[in-house]
Amino acid sequence: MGKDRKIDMVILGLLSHEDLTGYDIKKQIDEAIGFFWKGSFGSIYPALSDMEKNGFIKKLPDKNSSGREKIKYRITKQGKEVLADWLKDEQASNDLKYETLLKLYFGGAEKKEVSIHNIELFEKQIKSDLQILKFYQSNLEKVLDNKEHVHYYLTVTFGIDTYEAYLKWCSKAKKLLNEKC
Amino acid sequence: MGKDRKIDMVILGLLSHEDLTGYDIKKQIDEAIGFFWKGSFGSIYPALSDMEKNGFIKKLPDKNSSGREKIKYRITKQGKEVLADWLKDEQASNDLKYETLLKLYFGGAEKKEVSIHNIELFEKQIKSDLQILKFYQSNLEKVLDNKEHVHYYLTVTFGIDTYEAYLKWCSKAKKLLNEKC
DNA sequence: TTAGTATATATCAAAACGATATATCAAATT
DNA sequence: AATTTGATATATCGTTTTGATATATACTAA
Repeated sequence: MGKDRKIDMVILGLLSHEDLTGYDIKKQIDEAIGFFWKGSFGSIYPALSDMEKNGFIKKLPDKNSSGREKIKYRITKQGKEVLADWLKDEQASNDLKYETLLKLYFGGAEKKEVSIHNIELFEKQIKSDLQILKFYQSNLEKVLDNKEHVHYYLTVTFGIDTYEAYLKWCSKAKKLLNEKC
Repeated sequence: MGKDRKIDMVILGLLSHEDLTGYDIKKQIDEAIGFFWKGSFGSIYPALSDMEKNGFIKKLPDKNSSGREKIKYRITKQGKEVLADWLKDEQASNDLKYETLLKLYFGGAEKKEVSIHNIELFEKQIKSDLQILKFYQSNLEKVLDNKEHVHYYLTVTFGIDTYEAYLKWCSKAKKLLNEKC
């Protein structure tokens, strides 16, 4: 029955613990799960509209009586079932698209400085993102008695562990390029 | 000028050291760069057709006189310029979509066994992929005098380093779920 | 021989991206 | 007081990409 659109699961997941507008959803995707997931307005708004028709979520009457339009959504019982089914489904696709690695893979014909520079740009970005992740981690460490927080904490440590591995690799990679090329 | 389609760069990169058919390109994407990039036939064939019209690649006359259709492509001088421009362009987007982490992030409402099982499925896949990467690494280690092989080697070590970090995280994550949930 | 797998091209609906348009609101600047 | 900037908020559109399917030949192993 379910069309298995990934953005639907992201939205249902976020709505499962808080009522949110489309804009809120975009912010949470960028901030809370941005280091392992991406989502754009162009997929969020159509998904909200479709899921509302399917009864997985419902619109909440706007209390901001002002002319300003603002639509908060709440997950329904049916929506919670869809989310639970997806969580229990063994299927999971983990897709990465690393343009930095693509450029490195194809960079053998260029001067080594080009590849080294591309690695340094990557390194800079990762260092900056790592700071944010460590900040999240320090906040979550204090509230590990809460089950949901344990789950958030685990995704953050995934980010930190992999980003630290990236940084070590960046040093090794630059060194090897300088030695061998 | 250039529409900056990522699949175009992948194809040009692969064609820059070998003439290939669309099918060959798909195989190389899956095998050589599959651990950090994905690409489907549905994007490859249209891209080949467009780039041939734009003069970035050209069709090679089929020598397999049989009725069987088979089109090999070769990169042109113009295509090499497009590839070089992209390599020197600082812009690079590194996008990941980890459904496993998504399920973990939203898994706080389910029983811990669901999350642990999802981690174990991920762990199994990573262990299997890691074997393949280590095989690639051992082959590339012997030919590091070649500049292009150094570049291939670096992407493979990236995969190995990050996959090993993933595995360490899997153990930690399962342990924490058992302790705290 | 025949079933299954690999090779090979191509297309299509659906999903997602990325950019843009529109508009309100709050805060900072002039 | 007026203006500009940046954040909030919804929505749409062309393009890209996915994932599935269709079609057909070649090779290989039971």
